[in-house]
Amino acid sequence: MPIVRVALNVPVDTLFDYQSDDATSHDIGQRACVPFGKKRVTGVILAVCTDTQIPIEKLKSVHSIFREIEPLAASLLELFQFCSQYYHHPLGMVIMNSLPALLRNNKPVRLKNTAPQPLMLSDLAKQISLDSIPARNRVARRLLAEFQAASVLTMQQIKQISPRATQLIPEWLQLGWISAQQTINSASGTLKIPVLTQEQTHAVTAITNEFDRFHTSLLHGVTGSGKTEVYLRIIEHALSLGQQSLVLIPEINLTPQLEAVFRARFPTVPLANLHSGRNDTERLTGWIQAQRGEAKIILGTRLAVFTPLPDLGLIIVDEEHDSSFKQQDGLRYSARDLAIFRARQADIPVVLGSATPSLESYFNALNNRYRHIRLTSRAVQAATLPDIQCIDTRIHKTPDGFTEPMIRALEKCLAEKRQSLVFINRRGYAPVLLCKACAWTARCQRCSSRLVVHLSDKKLSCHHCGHQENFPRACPQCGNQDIAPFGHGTQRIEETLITHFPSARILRIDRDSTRRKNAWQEILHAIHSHQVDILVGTQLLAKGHDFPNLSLVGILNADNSLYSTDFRASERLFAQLMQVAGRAGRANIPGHVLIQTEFPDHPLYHALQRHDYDASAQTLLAERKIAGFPPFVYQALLRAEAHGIKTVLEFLHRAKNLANPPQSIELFDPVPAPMLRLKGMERAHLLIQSHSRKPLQTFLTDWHRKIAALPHRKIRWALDIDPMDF
DNA sequence: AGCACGCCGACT
DNA sequence: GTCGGCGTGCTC
Repeated sequence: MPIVRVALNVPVDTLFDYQSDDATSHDIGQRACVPFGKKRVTGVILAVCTDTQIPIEKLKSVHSIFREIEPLAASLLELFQFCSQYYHHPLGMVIMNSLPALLRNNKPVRLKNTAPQPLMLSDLAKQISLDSIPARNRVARRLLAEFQAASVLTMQQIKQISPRATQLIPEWLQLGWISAQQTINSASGTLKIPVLTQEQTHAVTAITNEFDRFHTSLLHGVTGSGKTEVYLRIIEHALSLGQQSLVLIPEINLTPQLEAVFRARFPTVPLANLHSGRNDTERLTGWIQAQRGEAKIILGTRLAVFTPLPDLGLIIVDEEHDSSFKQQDGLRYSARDLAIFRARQADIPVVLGSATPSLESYFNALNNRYRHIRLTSRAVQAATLPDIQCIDTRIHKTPDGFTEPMIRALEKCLAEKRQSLVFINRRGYAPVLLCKACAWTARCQRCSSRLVVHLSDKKLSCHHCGHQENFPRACPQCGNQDIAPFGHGTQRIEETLITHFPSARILRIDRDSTRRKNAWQEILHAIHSHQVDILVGTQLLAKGHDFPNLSLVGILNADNSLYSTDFRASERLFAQLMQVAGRAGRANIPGHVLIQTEFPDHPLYHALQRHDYDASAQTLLAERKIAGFPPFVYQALLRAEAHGIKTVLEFLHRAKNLANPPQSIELFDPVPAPMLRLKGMERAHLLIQSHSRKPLQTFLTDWHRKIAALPHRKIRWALDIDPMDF
């Protein structure tokens, strides 16, 4: 009787063997429902064999093997294997957490026969008069009208016209009115396809010339240089070869925008959108369309890197510097790095796109490990890079968060009827609630953080754990009534702007104002239809959005990250400021950027003023080299947390003593995390560094096993490979 | 992760 | 004498 080896979603890095009467090697990669302890669970078959290490009497039998979808391909299983080993996470958990929820439960999937392809109206049906359809057949009339207007509709769009419209589809297909035939570039004449700049042309050919082998390109293009157009052209190339393109994007509300761009350009090409905000059925449908090779463009956030893609021809990682590509709990993987692994595995090109590449990628490009493809000029001819100036806050006072020159500039912009943007990376009303008598500040019970004042809902709120409480009537420490908000957040800045410019239309954009469903869409619509004069917002505004009428960007207190303990803080600050600055002057309006700072002579601001990413990156790289930080070393972090810091540090010391690292590996002493308490837990970590990846990996595998054998009562711990924050 | 087993304190 | 606390260990 065959034995199957199954990966289950349990936190032990073991496979479990079961007897099966009918399993064959074709079932490798298939899901199996098996008895496990008292329960029944579903896992994935990784091997079918005839022998086992387990005493035969302990073996249970497989309950059922689900064969209604194709098994996971060997190459995908290899990706999971690598991921499990590299990130030191149990294989079964890696696999099961990557699958859509509906493939994780003990039920077979019900396959709906949804046509994944958008449907195209035939030339014949374009001529049909609406009047030829009986007036009482309203659904059919509307559907035809919509088809004649758009010429291509997706099933989703059809469903939106009327749920009953879908029933007409088989009949119309039969009649030849519509077809599921796909052409690559049916951009029906109505869409204006831009002419490529010389740089864009070079970028496209550099990637498409060697499309049949692995290479990593860093597409390094200033904001507005037309990276998206390059993506479209290389995707078009993949489509012409019948291949799938995987496009990974950060976890922001950018998906609908990009999806719209792709759909407009390739209206008949089946596209699967796998971003996080989708329900289980949508996720599963997209996943299956990808697995069957039906979906040709797969757009998604980091989890989409695990999608089965039989005809993968191209991977794009957009905004590759974005930290949301690194998962911060559980399996701490970097989707960007796994994307490169997948591209190597499939022997295809991978493109990392950014205006402000991560230092790691930039370094690899400098060393010719990646191709460095630059787009240095803006694609819209008239658009020039904005003029950036600093306002010295040691000279100009900021009584309400604004300096005099900043207010003047906003005034001028308002008078010229142009949009401006005020950037302050701090949401809420004020970051601190302070007692003026004894200097008490409101602090979170569960975190080492201050509570942020949210005046709108009259609450103090912790931005780390979400805890909320009411304002105290008086200082809990000294009883003084004189407690007041201190410092500025987006809400307070909005309030100040309203008093300065009572007639201006002001819109605040932060996580609080965009939480509501559809809020983003409404906001973007308001901005584009010029219903807003001044935008106030956090980094949400910095990312990727096009604000064509924007001419002034004001940046308030960016200084806090300049001298941070986190060695990546200045890299992030520079990227962020460069991104926000890039929002200004995107169309034919010249842009200005004003930065309020106490350190106008800081090299970071100087580089920013010259739009000189390279200068900034070179400086940062030089600093990293001297300090011995990435990308000059590889790091891992042993993280641990428990209720008391003493327990955690004791545990980490014991872990350290277990290790006997080779010369090439450096183990530091355990230290408390910069943010000691988080969500009621006290945290500490231990840093491991090496100049070479291989021995580090070997050491960590062995060490991980030893730590796991340690008694770790009440301690949660994990290895974080290539950690991004400390 | 769940879930059982098991060994010690406070209750009918 | 038993109910229940959560520390330890196993699940093919």
